[in-house]
Amino acid sequence: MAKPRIPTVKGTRDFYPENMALRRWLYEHMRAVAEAFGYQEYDGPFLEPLELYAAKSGEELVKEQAFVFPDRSGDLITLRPELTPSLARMVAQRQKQLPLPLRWWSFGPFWRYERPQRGRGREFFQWNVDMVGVATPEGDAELAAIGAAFFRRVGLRPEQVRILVNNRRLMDAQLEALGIPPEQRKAVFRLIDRKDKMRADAWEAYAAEIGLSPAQIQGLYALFERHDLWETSDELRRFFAAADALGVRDYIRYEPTIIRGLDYYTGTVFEARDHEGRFRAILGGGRYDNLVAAVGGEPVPGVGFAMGDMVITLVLEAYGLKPDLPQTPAQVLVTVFDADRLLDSLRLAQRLRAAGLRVSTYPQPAKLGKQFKYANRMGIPVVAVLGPDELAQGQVTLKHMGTGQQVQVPLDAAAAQVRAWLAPETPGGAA
RNA sequence: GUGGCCGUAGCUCAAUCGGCAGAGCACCUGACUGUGGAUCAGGUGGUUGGGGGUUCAAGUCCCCUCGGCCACCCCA
Repeated sequence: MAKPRIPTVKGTRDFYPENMALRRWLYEHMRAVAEAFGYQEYDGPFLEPLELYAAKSGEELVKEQAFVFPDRSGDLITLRPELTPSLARMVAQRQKQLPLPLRWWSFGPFWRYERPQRGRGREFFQWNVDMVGVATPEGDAELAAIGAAFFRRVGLRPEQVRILVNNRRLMDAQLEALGIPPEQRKAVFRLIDRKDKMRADAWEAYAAEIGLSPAQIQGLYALFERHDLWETSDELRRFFAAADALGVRDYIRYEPTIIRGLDYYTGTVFEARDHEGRFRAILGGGRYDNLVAAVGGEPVPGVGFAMGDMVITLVLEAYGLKPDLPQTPAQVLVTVFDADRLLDSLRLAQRLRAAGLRVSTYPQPAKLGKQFKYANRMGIPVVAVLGPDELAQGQVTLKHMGTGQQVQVPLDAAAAQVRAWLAPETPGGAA
């Protein structure tokens, strides 16, 4: 039985119907939230020239984390590892004609050549939401509010997930005050980013290694305790006031150690974490004010975030919020009594479909028990039986699998009966 | 790319010192010739991830490889 199988490519996933249902569920919530804020759906190519990323992204990304291959002419093609460069190009190409600010969102596959682990694969789906053409803290807050609105919509409460916020300009000023020169800041940002990922002694050794004095290290520690630091930043005060007005203040917290790894963030940065810190970042984003310029356009400010499908799924699972989705769209299974009555069953199924129901038939004659069992396994709520007795009277027997209730009705009353049974749970069943 | 842990039936796992590969669940059949879930009985199912080595004998020990998980790295 166990034939030699061709395995999936490392780090990729098969989407069986139940997985596909969840992916679609995520997509529908993302769409609903993005559209509630007036964002338009868009997408870029999955294949891009290597140069698109070489132009702006870090060396590491392109050289070690992207799937790159030559096409038949020898040009180097990349499976997109992120969407932002494509967005930047799309904006730059139509910079003069696009109405700013533009608000765009997307959900699609991305690839990174990484070592797969829990919550991280080589092929994953990512929700991207960006606002381009606005450089205000209120714009930043809108993006954070979209993330928060998604959490609220799927049932994640502020005690469970938080969006942690900081601001790079604020941190820059603080580092300045500690006497850390500009050329050292990038390394120090990196150091701060690793604060919670390293043991204290290793972290301090690393800090000393990049040239920080003991006094400066103590200064950083003091900084990390300053959860009120945002009050000294005009940008963040406006950010939090806007978050308050948008009704998501409870999801958002100032966190001085949030800095984000990416070099191109220029102002506010944020990421969402589960409260217990069991999982990696659920979403991450921030303000990038020079992005479009890097692919040849005039500088346009932007702010956005991305959320991968894998971590959010783990988080939903952990909090018991992963939905139980119907296994099958079918509302009715029409059984096949025997070979002579097969066509009668097909006719009934078609009649029910014409009445707007979603109907599948058992594909061949079989013992009724087996067919009922199939309906049970597939989660089909209503079973129709069309045997000699029913056919002789122009009727059909309907059974509701949930309650066990069973009635015999005229053929032309069947659809109404099914609808009456299903009405409370699927009001939109009709076409 | 570096280091560590782990791969046994469809799933979850067991198998003593290296000594006949097992259980539960699932699946199929029957008890039940027009009705699912429950119960009972029986049955199918394995190159122990793959390859090589040591040995009279390997799920077990050694090497390689593939995959999963964890920590680095990174997280666009």
